Amino acid sequence: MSDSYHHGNLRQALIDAGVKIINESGESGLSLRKAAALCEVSHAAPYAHFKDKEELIEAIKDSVTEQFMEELQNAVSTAKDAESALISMGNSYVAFFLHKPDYFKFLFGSQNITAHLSTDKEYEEDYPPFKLLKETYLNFIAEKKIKKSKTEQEMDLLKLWSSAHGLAAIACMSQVKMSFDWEKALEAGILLK
Amino acid sequence: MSDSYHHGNLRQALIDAGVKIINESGESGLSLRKAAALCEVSHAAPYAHFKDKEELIEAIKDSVTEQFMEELQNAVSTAKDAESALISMGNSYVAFFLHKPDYFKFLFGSQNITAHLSTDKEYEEDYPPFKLLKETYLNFIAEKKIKKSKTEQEMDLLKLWSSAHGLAAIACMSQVKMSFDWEKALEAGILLK
DNA sequence: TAATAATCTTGACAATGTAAAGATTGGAGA
DNA sequence: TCTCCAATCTTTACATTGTCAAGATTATTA
Repeated sequence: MSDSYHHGNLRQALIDAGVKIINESGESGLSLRKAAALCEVSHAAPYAHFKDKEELIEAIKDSVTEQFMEELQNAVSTAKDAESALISMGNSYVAFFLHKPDYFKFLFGSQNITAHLSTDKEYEEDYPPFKLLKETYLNFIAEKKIKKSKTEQEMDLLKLWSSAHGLAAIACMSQVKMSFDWEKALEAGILLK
Repeated sequence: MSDSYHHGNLRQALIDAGVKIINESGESGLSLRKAAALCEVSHAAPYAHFKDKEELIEAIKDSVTEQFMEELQNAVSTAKDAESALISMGNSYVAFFLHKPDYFKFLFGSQNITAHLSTDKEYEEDYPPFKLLKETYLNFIAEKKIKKSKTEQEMDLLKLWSSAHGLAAIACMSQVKMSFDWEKALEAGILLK
C-alpha cells in the first residue's frame, strides 16, 4: 500500500491518539481534530470510521475498559483461592483508578457506563467488569458452601460493586491531598470486609 | 432602576438558568451563550460575573449541592434517633440522585467534587454532605456508646460515604432499565447494614 | 480491467468560549 | 444636586470545534 493517501489503520490510530490525549490533558482536551492531527490526517477523516465524536469516545472507552479488565483479570487469576480473589479484585478496582484518576472521570464521568452496550438486556450481564465480579462471587460462595437466594446474591453483588466503585470515585474526585492513605487502606483491606 | 440595560441580579439569574438547562438537556446542553440568552442578555454579559465558563459551572454546582443538602438535612432532622438518622441519610443520598440522575453526572462527572473548595485543608471538613455525615455518625456512636479509635472512625466514615456514593453512581449511570428495583432496595435498607 | 465502495481532502458553516473596546448606569463623594 | 468612577452590559471580532457536502484517491471485486 502506498502510504500517502490511505492511512492503513486509521480507526485504531484514532483510538490510540484519543487515549494519549486523555492521559495528557483529560477528556476536556480531546477533540476530533486534535486526534486527527495526531494521526497526520485531515480534520474530517475520522468521519470515515466514526459517525460522530460520541462514537469515537465510546471506542476509546472500550479500549480503556480493556486495560482495566486486564488488571482485574490478573488480580483474580493470581489469587490463591476464591475469597482472596474477591478481595484482590476489589483492591485492584480501586487501585487502577487511584493511579489513573483521569480514566475514572473519562469512563464514568460524562456518559453512561453502558451507553455502548445493547439496551435490551439486563445491563450487568454485558458489562465485562461486572461479569467478572459475578463469576468471582459465585466461586466464592461455592467454595464456602454458602446458600443464598437469587435476591440475596443480587444484593451482595450490588454491595460489592458499589463499595469498590464508591471508594474509587471518592479517591479520584478529591484532588485535594487526603488525610486518608488509600494505599495503606487497600493493603489493610478496607474493602470487602 | 430602569430595567433596560442593567439586569439587576444577573449572577443569580445565570445560575438559575444553568440549573434549568441541566435539568432539560444535561450538562452537554449548557453553554454560556444559552444561559445568557435565557436571561435576555448579550452573550458576553456573563463575563461581568464569572471569570469563565468553569466559574459559572462551579456556582451552579454549589446551588445544586444546596438542594442536595436540604434533603439530607431533612432526612436527618426527622429521624427518631441517631441510628435511623444515619440510615435515613444514606437512603436520601441515593434517592436524591436516583430521581435526578443528571444532577449526579453534573456534580461528580467531569470535574472534581472539591474544585470549588479551598485546597489547603483536609477536603472532607469543607464538603457539606461529608460534614453532615460525620456529625450524624458521631451522634450514632455516642448514642450507642461505641468506642472507636480515630482511624476506625475514619474507616467507618469512608465506608458509609463510599457505599452510598457507589450505589448512587451505579443507579445513575446505567440508563438501561435495571432488573434491580432500587426503590424497594432502599426501603428494605440495603444501605448501611 | 472497469465499476464500485472505502477512504481521505478541501471547503464551508454554525455554535461556542473568550477577549477588547466602548456604551450605559448606579452610587459615592463634592 | 452634580460629577466622576466603577460596575455592568453590548458589540465586534477571532480561534476552536463538530459536522456536512463535494470531490479526489485508492482498494476491492466482479
